[in-house]
Amino acid sequence: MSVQERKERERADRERLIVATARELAEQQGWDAVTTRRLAERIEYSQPVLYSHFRGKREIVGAVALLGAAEMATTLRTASSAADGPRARVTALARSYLGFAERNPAVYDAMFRLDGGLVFAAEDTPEPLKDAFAAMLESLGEAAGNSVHPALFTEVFWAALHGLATLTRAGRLPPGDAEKRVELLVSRLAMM
Amino acid sequence: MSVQERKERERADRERLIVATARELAEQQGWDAVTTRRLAERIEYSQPVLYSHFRGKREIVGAVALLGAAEMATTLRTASSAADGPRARVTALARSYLGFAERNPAVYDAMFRLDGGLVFAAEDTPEPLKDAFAAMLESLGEAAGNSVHPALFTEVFWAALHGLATLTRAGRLPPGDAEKRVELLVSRLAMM
DNA sequence: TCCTGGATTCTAGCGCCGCTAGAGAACAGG
DNA sequence: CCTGTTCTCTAGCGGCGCTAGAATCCAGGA
Repeated sequence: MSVQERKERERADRERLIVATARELAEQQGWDAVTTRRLAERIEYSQPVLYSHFRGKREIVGAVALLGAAEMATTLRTASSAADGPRARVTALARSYLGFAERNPAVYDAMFRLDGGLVFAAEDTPEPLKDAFAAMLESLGEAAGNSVHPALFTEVFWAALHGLATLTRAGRLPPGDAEKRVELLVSRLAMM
Repeated sequence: MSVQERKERERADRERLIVATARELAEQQGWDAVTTRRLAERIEYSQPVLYSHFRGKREIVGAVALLGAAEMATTLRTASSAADGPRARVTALARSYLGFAERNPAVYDAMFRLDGGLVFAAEDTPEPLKDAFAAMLESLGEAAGNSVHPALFTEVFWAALHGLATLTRAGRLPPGDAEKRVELLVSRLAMM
């Protein structure tokens, strides 16, 4: 049944197109501008086609989040693998995390600020999300110190980075001292 | 002109009613449920009345945020003033901050997650926001350590608390170890 | 080559949203 | 009791997420 295979392939292509277009539109004009009508127009299909791929807008956000998580994981691993020593790895991870958030604000929002209907911190958490956390843990675990569980340390470090990323971008923190804040965070939290 | 005074008083009362009702509705059913129609119905006026007090929904969110900031400032000051010594004050501040965020999620969102059209970290930042930051600085400044500016330290500590608050509530962090995370954060960040 | 039946896609529309123009009611001051 | 202003409401605009049912397409068989 080569016909059916082709149809499935085309369907998968179109699904990727939807997700990529949603991401693109969100990065260009923010998630508020990602409406089902505009999205449908951009992919040159009618609105109901979206609903044959996803249950609703929320699931599209979730799909962008999964894509972003995979991308973030490789970004973090690339950055920390280029650093020498535990301390440098922690700094590299922090910088590349914040850099990713700054360069891809819409994807970051899809992952951590919006509701994409994804399950976090549980057994049935999707693989890309688990892997992004694992990527952080790989670099941070060795800086947890003796009496602290690496996962707990990673959670706290991650939360601090997340706070810096969101507050900075929302204009809640003065934009100038970003690098100083990273240095302070790393020097105090990391034990080595 | 007693008549005019009465009218101004009644207008101010109604404005407070709008803000309180918006807050109440948001805490009960989330900000998505706070629509201008529902809000108008609850205060027993028609929709356009809202627009004679506020430019739009965003400004109503901003008003709730200001109210919440003042409340948070007194909450934080009360908690830290009951603690003995710098270290205990930092712990008390962290716990009361997270407690406030947990007890008043909608107000917290209005302050730090939603766009209420408020200016942060600038000269024309509204007084309640400045004061809430000042309340944090009062307890945290003495734990900054020698070579770190108290304001910078407060920013980083605040960002970490904000990350913990938002990630926990969004289900991004396992709910069980919240207290352990606070302890780790305080013990590593605070210098004394 | 032409049917045909199922899969696919579209048009049209539902109830809701934030917001506003203009009609109408209310009321203070003469 | 008028009257002019000030306030409030009704009604409606365009856009939202989402969906029922009509229209179209097309693979597979006659």
